[in-house]
Amino acid sequence: MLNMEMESNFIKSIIEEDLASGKTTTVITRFPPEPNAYLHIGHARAIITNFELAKMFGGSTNLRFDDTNPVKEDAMFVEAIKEDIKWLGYTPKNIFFGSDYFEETYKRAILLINKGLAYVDDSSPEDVSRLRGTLTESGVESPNRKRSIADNLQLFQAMRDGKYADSEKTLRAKIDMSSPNINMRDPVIYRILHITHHNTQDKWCIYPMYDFAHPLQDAIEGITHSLCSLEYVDHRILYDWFVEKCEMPHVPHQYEFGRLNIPNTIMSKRYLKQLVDSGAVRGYDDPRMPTLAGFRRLGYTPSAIRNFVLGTGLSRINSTASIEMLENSLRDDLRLKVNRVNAVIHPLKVVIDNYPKGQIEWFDAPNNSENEALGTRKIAFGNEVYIESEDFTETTPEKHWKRLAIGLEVRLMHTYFVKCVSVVHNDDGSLKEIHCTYDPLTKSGTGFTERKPNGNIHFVEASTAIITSFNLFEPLMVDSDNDRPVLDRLNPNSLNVVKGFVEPSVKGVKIGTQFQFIRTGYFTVDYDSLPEALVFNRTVGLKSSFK
RNA sequence: UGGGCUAUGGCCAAGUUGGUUAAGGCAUCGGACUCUGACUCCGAAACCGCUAGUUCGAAUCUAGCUAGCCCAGCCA
Repeated sequence: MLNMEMESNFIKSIIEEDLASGKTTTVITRFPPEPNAYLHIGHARAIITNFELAKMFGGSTNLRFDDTNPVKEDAMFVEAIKEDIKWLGYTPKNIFFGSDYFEETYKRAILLINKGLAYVDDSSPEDVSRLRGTLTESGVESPNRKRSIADNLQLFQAMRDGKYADSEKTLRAKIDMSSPNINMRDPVIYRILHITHHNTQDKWCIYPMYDFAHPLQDAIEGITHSLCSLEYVDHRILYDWFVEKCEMPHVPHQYEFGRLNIPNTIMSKRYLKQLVDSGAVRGYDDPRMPTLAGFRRLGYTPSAIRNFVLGTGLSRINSTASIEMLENSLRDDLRLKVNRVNAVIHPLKVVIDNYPKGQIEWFDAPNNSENEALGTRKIAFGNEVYIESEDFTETTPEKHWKRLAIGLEVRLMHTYFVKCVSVVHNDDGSLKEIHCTYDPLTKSGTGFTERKPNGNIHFVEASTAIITSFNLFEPLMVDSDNDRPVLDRLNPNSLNVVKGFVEPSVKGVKIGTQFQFIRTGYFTVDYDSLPEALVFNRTVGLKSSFK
């Protein structure tokens, strides 16, 4: 599963045809995030698709920060994005910025003016909007549309020279105000923004719009297949128009695919920011966040995410893949890789009456019963142990109950059979502890087969156990009703911190280390964990057919 | 009569020069196995949006229809 490959999909087919027909000889893709937010699981599809496709055909992929709007962008996001991509396991051939091409873009705009295909417009934003028309009515041409080339040249230079205030003028492409495709109704291609850019500082006060800049950037970099999401389908004709009219020597082509969503998961930058700013979560890397940083902290691995994305395929449909698919991908990835140890999340004390008080017996246990290479470790057994409280029931169990109850006998994994003989309650009636007897003949490894236990449960010996915190998560949001404010949809139980025990073998684990806690799930050591105060995040539970 | 995109089991998704029983994964339900009710292994489900055509034969071709999504930022 580690080397899952990209399945057949329409873009792969297009590339194969392009290569076969000689339309292109190489495959160069790019991932072009705007540095204004953290990357989330939805971006993973774009990243993985671009890199995998190029790699598959011996090509390369650039990381290009699409930073043409300085009001929203910040250098701190540049670093976070680089880190996420690196974490996913991809290395861009080049790292570029849209702002690297401002000079070139400017020259192409002048070329457009010289060809009579762009003009400086004095219309206010309101006028531009009003004259654009509606979905069913065509637009009206701006009075400035017939300005002379000389005037346009002079005015555009003045715009660049800072002679005008924001919004006083724009440069527009002269295309077709009556086009049914609103993107073609003389789109603004340059606007004035007197604001410091994270890269170019105050060198520029005019900035190209996405529709103009993007195709040029792709052409400059020699991108062969420019992949984007479905909402840009209507922009493709504009994309092609700019590449042609700007006389770009290389002609890139745009292809669109659907976004990948997960039910009940917020992917909007704005909402993600709200969650962080409101303090609903601890930050962009909160384990409950759908950001790559959040998934990383939760304990997701790059290959789990990669296999999930590849497993969902690719199509021209905005799809919503179930969270189970992602979870399965993680379990699948970790199954043979990590140690399986004992941890008790909700402890119930068990006293073994016929075992010598204070005596500790050590047993060898495999670190991973399906992967011998991971070796063995010692686990302790003694007079007092903890078991999961849900592994014991006071009420008469049904026939399929495979755990402990009064009168029933189970195996404490890797040690002895233990039989419950009595229970002790607290004053308030709650369960305090249970008493059992063990049978020395049933010692693990002796080949005892006289009788079968009523199940095998995990446990931790009390005197050697390490007390630890477990972060148990539930979905951050309670529903997907996008009409309700995000903060009203928060799940009050999204984080549940409980204290329990882990076996002594995990002593000294480093942050990020992953385990399967037998019968409870996959856990990862949280960033907040300290040697003397371990904190584990439950990355994902184990599947269970127990009803 | 604005334009564009899409429609395959609960969720993804192969399959489109028309041709035996429409891949696969996730989920679900049975069963086997098990010193994790895990894993593994068996077994189970499709009016291919609808309707009507073309054809010996259609998820694949034609026509009409329906539903969903996107577009009127000097955002990307």
